[in-house]
Amino acid sequence: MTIHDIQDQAQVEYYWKLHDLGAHFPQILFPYLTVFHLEQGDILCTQGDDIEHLDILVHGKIKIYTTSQEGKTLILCFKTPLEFIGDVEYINGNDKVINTVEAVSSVHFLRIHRKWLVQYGSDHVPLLQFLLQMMTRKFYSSSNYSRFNLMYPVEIRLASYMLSVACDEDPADCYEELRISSLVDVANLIGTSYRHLNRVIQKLGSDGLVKRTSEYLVIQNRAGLEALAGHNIYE
Amino acid sequence: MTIHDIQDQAQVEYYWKLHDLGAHFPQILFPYLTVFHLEQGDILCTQGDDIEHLDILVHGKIKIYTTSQEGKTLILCFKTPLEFIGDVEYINGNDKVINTVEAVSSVHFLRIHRKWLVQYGSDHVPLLQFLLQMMTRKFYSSSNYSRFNLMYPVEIRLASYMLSVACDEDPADCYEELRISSLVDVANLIGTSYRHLNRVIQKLGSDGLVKRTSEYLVIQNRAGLEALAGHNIYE
DNA sequence: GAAGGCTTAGGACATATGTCCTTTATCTAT
DNA sequence: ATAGATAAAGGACATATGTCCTAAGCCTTC
Repeated sequence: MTIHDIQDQAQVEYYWKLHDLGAHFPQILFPYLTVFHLEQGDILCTQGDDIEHLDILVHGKIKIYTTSQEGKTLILCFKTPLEFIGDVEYINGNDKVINTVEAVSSVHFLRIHRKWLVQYGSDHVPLLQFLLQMMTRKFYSSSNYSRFNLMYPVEIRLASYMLSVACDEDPADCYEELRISSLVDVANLIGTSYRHLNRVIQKLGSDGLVKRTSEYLVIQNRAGLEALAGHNIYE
Repeated sequence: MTIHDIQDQAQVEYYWKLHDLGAHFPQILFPYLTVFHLEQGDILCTQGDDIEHLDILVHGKIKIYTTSQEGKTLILCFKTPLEFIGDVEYINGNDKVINTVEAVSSVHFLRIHRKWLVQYGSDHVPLLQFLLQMMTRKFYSSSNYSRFNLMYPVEIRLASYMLSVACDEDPADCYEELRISSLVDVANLIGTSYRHLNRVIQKLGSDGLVKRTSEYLVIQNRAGLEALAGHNIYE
């Protein structure tokens, strides 16, 4: 068990109350929670890593993606609080991470070691119900995502992606495309080639929806993009 | 509550024991279970239907698909026992069926009304744990399915589909393609156009993997198809 | 068994996307 | 600032898939 300082303790409590975790977790687990932060672009865990805790996203936005044998990368989803990371592995009794998780903004997590969950949580009805609800939601969105991806072309997926990474509140976050270091990554993330991404960007550019500067890809016409994306799969 | 006859009672008990349901469900729910059968091609429920029970697939194989606004149909998965139908809706508190469920072979279900689940099951730890495990499995396969569909062409999806509908044991079941009344349906089901399906069938035919007769599409070289499909998404 | 009608297969072309390679822009060290 | 090195953008072509329409097959009904 990690001994954490007063400031951390206060943050744990802040988030515990903010998300009403006391309604779902047994109170006895509270002291075993720690808090940690990631900055935009940081990796929480990588496919294949060993995992032995459950992380709870309590602030910020993350994206989850998978990489194939051939090296292709595919976005699975974006998540905002409240969300669990490692719950699938925990429930399946698997100690390897299935997908890679990366911070899209500055994020905060609460973390708890599996052994405490096993010891104090596996018979706890509210927690089981909560996990079940969260998992059901995950399944439901994964299912929607499948449908969207299989039925719509890259142009629409890109529009959706751009809306996802660009936070409404902070205009600075609109310059997301730089954060992932290069457009090659963006292409992989929405499941297409870099070449094709360029074509689609040109198309969106000539339609006045986005603008490409030397450093950034910027949303020019959010309403237009939203109309194009229709339902936004990535959140 | 349905009063069911002795024969049904015996079947419920048979499946209850076969799948060790007593380990997961509270014993008190046993009398509220009924059994029912569907034949190949029968529809269990259609997207948008009202639902107020949980069905448990205890024998046979089903497929689950969704239909878009534009009328396109998309297979989501095939399922074999043990599997729940209506659990997502039950947990989300939604009374409309999300997807359509159709029997691929002769199938048997156990059925229980939600109200008994709520009354006797919502605090039952083994049942909650079981639902959680099943839901996690669902999420996991849905996730795999997304990946597969986004990364592989129709040819491979078709190979996978044919292997899924053709049951190994009974050669008669290999003539699945007729069951769904026309190839148009098959095309919709794997998320492509009828035209393209024809092309791919021709390709598989000239490769000696399948044979098209006037009435059926028959697997000619199962090993070859399996090699092509690689990992079979549809189950 | 022939005319009309319906269904299914396939041709022709368009569009979406991928691959490879060349050109262009950018960067770094000197 | 300049040469070489590196990365990004775009051209050319190939492949996968969709749309539309025609042709071929097969039912009826008389």
